Amino acid sequence: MPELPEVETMVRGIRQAVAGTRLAAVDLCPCPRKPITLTPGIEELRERTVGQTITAVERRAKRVVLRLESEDCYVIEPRMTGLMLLADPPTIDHLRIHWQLRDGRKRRSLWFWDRRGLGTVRLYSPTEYEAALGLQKLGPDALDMTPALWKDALQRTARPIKVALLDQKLVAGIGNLYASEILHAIRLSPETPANTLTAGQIRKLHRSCLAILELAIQYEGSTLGDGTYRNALNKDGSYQNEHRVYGKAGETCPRCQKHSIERIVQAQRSTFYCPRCQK
DNA sequence: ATTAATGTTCAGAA
DNA sequence: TTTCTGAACATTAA
Repeated sequence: MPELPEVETMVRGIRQAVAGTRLAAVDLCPCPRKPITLTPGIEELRERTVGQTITAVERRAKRVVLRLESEDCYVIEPRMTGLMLLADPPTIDHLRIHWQLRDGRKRRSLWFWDRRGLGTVRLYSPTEYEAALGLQKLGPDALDMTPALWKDALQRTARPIKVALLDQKLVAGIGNLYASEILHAIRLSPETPANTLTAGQIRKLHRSCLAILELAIQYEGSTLGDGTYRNALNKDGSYQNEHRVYGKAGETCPRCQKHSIERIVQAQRSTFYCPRCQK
């Protein structure tokens, strides 16, 4: 479940090896399953990108962007189980795309691996990219938020704060796991209508969101029990060891040591919280 | 052996 | 306009 910290870890993990190299080939992996979403098709993808130098590796919300000298860019969206890898896939079967890179005489491989196959790989021209971004209407990146931006975003909906945090049009990058962790950290009920937060609560949200996401990046993301998420070298992240509530239904709240963590469903997604601490 | 649950995004409906 | 629902998919736990 790559969220902002996991995607940022992917980008940092491949940047050094990938930026400045030339794309020597791009291939679909021999995969028995229905192929992932790839636009345009592999032929056009080759024509437009093989021979190009990759000028930059960036994160946009929960997507990885590879910029090319032609100003076309690959936008890779891992969704549920996608990974960008430099080596050693968790399984051979779920490799999807192979980019062969050339750096002088050195050769490297970059892979997109995706167990469930919900991820997408797209190539955009600058105009197509702008159009796609306009369509998505992404909110500001979670790491770029300020108390004023939070106020603007949260004023726009009466939905529960937990649901609002997942709305990428309000703020981009937060997913199901970090939303629960952030709300527990500021002792705020996930059911609180977003547009009723006080200035003090907004300031806490702002500070905690930054602190948690930045710490999770330092820990290279969260690798859950299913072991799906890995960094670019196929190593586990370690922020899962710092989780206070996510996936911990029935366990004692680490803050109050009294009430147990509860799991509720909001907008068809699990929310974990402590009813005693979070009001 | 079915069935539910997992989390992200988008299309389409309410 | 805003909010909600289902589908895309693979794998595992119940």
